Amino acid sequence: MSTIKLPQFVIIRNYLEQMIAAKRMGPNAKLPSERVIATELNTTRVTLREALKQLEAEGIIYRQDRRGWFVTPHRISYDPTKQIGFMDYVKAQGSQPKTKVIEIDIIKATTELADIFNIDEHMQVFRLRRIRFIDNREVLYEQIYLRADFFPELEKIDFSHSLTTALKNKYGTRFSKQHVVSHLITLQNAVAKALLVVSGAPGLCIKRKIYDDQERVFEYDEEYWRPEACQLQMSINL
Amino acid sequence: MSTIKLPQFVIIRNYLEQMIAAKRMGPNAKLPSERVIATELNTTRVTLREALKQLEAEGIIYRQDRRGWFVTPHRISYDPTKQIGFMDYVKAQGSQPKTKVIEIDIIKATTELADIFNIDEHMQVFRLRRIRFIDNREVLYEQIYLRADFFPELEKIDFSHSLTTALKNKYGTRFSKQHVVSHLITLQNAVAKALLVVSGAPGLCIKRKIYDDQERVFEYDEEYWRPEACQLQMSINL
DNA sequence: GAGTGGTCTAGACCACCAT
DNA sequence: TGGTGGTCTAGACCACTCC
Repeated sequence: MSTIKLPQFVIIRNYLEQMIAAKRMGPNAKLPSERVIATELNTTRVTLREALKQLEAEGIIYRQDRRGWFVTPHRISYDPTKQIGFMDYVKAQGSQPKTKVIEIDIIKATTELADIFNIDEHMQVFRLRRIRFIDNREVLYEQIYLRADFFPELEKIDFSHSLTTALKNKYGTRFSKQHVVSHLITLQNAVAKALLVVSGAPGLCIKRKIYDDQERVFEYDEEYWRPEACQLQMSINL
Repeated sequence: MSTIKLPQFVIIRNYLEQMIAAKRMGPNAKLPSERVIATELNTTRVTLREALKQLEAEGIIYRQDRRGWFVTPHRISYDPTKQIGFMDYVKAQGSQPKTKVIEIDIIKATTELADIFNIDEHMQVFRLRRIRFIDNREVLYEQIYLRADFFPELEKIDFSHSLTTALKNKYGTRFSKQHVVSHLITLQNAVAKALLVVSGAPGLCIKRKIYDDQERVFEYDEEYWRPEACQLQMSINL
């Protein structure tokens, strides 16, 4: 009984949403090709894509670059206040986590890193890049920096498992505090490629500085999430 | 020296970014009309809008529905772990906060609200809706629910100021814990209209449950942010 | 009332994915 | 190699803002 005239792409959006429900398309099910849907709904691809992008922004469907559109599975809750690693909290929420190490190397601190770690620019920093999967879907690209002078022979660790546990057990590192920043960005280049999204797609960036008991930053992380894959959640004592 | 062929809208995006910098367009400066830019850059409006949406997704520019495109001011940092109100943290970051009360009423608890407050469905809940401004720009729409039975004569409070302070002083409420969830959504209908965005534009949703010292939820907030206006930030003791 | 942004059409070409 | 998604053109109409 609404008297407001809806734009066509909104009507199509609503139709697609119902279609997904009606056909009982499960998590990660692939939608028909754009041309097929557009013909079926008697519209053009441009308009259809407007509707698809709408559903994407809402996190109802997601895209894989040049592969098509898929139904989004439930979001994983991520609690930055907890000392629990990716592998554990994904499992705890009934999904299968997986980690793929992309690159391990030691670099000279950039100006930015030197500033973060409060070290000189020529000093060495350990860098780890990996992709994290949930139920075999790439959802998170992370870049971890560690002060190389704090962790000798770090490269011998198995980085496809929990880094936190490894640091505590092998080096006796004491985690005292972390500083977290989170905001919206766009996923670009290597990150976009790793997550199978179009370069420029929206993403969630979470940056963390972790301090030891002497107030020194020993670890700095940059996490890039597919935005529909997670939500932040935390409990705070006031 | 890049051999990768960039899509035209990315080239235009880059050009616009430089233009904004070169013309020294300050915060909230308005870009020329789409037709003017499109003609100038010898492209079509569709392609130009692709570039504009890209810059929008990156938070470099923002949009006001049917008014045009503007340069985004710096982001406000928002720390959900701190008991500091909007008015204070905005001021502390060198900007001018403002609050506009949209609606104050008492409603019967919906199923969802009854569940959150752990009360019966017929019970009354106080509802407050307001828009928050930063430097005279509407950036946040919030919906606050309070248990009506906890706060008699609540309607006499001045809601354009800090609610937290009012609750503590007038009712002696003890804040013990809060539970925060944050994820990406799209802004719709009344919320979109209030924030001057197109219905369906991306937004950040932050939901908070606040507990008293008897583990009862007495306040529940839903905050809808223009995504380019803020970033989450917090320090956590491990 | 002029000009704006929001929406839409009916095509097209290309690079890439799946087969 | 055929079909797909990503990009792009050159128009158009409408509702709304701004003057």
